[in-house]
Amino acid sequence: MGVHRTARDRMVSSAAILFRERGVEATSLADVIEHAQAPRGSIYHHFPEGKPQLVAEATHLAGGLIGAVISNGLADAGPAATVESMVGLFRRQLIDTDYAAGCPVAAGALGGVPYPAGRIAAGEAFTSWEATISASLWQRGVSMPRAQSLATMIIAAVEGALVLSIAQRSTQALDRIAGELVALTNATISDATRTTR
Amino acid sequence: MGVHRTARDRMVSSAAILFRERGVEATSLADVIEHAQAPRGSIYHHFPEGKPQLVAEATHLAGGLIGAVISNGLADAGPAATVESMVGLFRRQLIDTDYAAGCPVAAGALGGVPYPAGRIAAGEAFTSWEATISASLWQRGVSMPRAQSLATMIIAAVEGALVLSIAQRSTQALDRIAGELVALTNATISDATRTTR
Amino acid sequence: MGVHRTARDRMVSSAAILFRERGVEATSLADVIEHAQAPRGSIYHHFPEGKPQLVAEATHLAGGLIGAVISNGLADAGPAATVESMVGLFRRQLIDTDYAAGCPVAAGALGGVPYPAGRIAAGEAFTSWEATISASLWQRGVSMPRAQSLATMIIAAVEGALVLSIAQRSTQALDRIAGELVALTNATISDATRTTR
Amino acid sequence: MGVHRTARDRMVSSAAILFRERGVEATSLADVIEHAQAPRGSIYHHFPEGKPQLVAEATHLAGGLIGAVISNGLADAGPAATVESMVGLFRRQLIDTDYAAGCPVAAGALGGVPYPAGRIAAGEAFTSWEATISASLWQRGVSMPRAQSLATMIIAAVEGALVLSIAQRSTQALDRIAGELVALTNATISDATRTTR
DNA sequence: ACGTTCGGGACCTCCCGTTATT
DNA sequence: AATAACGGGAGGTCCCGAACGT
Repeated sequence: MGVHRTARDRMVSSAAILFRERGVEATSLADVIEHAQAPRGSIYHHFPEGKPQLVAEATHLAGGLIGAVISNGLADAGPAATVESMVGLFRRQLIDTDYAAGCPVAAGALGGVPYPAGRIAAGEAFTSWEATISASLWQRGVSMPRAQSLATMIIAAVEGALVLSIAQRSTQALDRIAGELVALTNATISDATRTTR
Repeated sequence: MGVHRTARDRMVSSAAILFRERGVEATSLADVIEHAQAPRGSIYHHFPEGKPQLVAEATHLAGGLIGAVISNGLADAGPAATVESMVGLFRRQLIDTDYAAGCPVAAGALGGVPYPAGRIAAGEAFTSWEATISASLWQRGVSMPRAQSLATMIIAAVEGALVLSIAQRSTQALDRIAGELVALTNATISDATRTTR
Repeated sequence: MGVHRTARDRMVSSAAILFRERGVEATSLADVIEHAQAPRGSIYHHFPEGKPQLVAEATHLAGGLIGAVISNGLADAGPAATVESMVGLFRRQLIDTDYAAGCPVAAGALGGVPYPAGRIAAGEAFTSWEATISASLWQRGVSMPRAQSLATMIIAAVEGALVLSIAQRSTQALDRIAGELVALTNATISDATRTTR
Repeated sequence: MGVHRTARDRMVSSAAILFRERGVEATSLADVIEHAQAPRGSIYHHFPEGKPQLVAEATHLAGGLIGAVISNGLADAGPAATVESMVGLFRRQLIDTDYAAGCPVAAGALGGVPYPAGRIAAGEAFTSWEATISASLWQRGVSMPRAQSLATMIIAAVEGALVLSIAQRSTQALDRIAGELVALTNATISDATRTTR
């Protein structure tokens, strides 16, 4: 971690950054090399399966990083605050990149036929996030089916709002769904608490 | 309309179909030509600005078609049924294409730097859908701010669920958010009605 | 002539203008059409042999126009003044086009294999200019061999200086050879006059 | 040097050869590749800026080679003989290529808007030749202004005569300006010598 | 005489993966 | 572990000429 990361690690990180801004297809290995300040000659030493492997690893890395944000948010401040944490993360990225950066995991999911491993890694990340969030909701008294449904809703709404925000060059969509999700989450939890009692 | 459409129209339709399955970058003009059974030499004649123009027009077309589904659904059966109508549309597309086809408008939004007109067309489509849905909710007694917020939520959740469904090769996400959205929409309307009364 | 020229004539003129600035290969028929404000559909009505015919006619036209400048100059003011007249013509074109416009006849000559008629038209123009100038020199007492040699020298130096001026983005070369040619021409004539007497 | 030159060097040489025969625009990179027997995939590796870079380097190379002929001629046999040396060089090229090959540096100068680096390289070559020739003339007693003017005259006349020779499919123009230039050069030198004494 | 569309091809750019070579 | 070069391919652009209709 930090400054002294290996060239391989820098390439995976750079790939994730570029994928979320341009998409997988529009990002060339040369772009990644340049962004990572990595040597050209050892791409296929580090990634024997080439670009598909890089896509998979970058998607997996991004899935883990965002998953950590979710886990930490849930542990520290509960589901509603976690929604605001996720939205805040993507909100900042949007503004910092002039509405170019979406979700790197979604980018991995949309790479299409040449990159099945990227799609799988994205699916695993989404499933993992869902499981984490639904577990937290369940711990707060929400029934498992409702918890799973709401967890999916949260992730889907955030991912979709990112697309809308990019298209509209505005964080309005992200802000609106944040409000909706927070209200919905709080209502579901308090409703569950009331019912259980 | 129908079989005797012009080559130009067929190209725009084919582009939208291919974009939603592969994304803009992964779809070549040759792919579009072949799918549309259109002549090679007329691309530049019909689309002087090249692929960017085709992306913009395909996105605009798709935005209008889906917008029509929304409008018709709202006029015929109300907001909750419209959500199910949208979800059913994308659900069928997912299954018919073995979980390849996402939303063509989202594809236009994610084309990136080379296709700003596609992004703009996508933004306009999303904004138009939002306006249509929020107007319908408002007519049913929902306050304008709440209506707008819920409309954005509906669109974002559907768009995001499409990404999740593709990644997970399952309609589960789409089905879950459908249930959530229908419940949320009905609750919001009935709540508004009760309040107004 | 003037404003009400036919579309065909405008195309030939536009071709000559564009050829001298960009060369034959770099000028497309679409460029000519646009510059001439001519209709697209009748190119092959007016020029059945296509671009080669247009190149030949444009070169022939330009050869005649410049030939007229030479003839008039010789008739009105003699060989040395004609040199200055030619140089002045090209000098102004260079400055007006920011050192882009060379000699349209040279452009026709350098069109290469696909445009043999252009090369022939250029050769005829150069031969015609040589004949005109050498005749004028001979009338002033210069022997025919010397007159022909000097005439060729004048044309070659002007054509070559145009290339140098374009490359160096400066009229210096053109100005220098003007001085040299005027001195050489005057010396040759006065020498011939002295000798003859 | 010789047979074992690198593929990159062969490409630059081939480009110069083809440019002087067909012009820059009419020479495709495929033509250069084929003529140089060079690998297709390395173009972008060797010339990151693409064809413009190749044009610039080919023009620079040709400018240096011809400049060496001039330098050697001046050192070995004086200005008048150098003129005959230059003319002999181009004369042979004309005949060997059936009046197709002009000056590669002129070709670089006439590449037009897409190849500004070629134009610049051509300008530098011409300027260098002028400086070399004028220095030699000055060493033989010719005043600097006259030396510069005559040097420009020599280069311009040779370049222009090449255009005429190609157009007329005859070395006549080249032969005539050779005679004129030799006489003019010798007269200028002997005149300067007489004056100085 | 002219607008529109077709039909095929060529060009430059650029990319991915491999292969000596060190 | 990294460099430089290779090797083939594809993509978007753009052009010329022809074929329709009017």
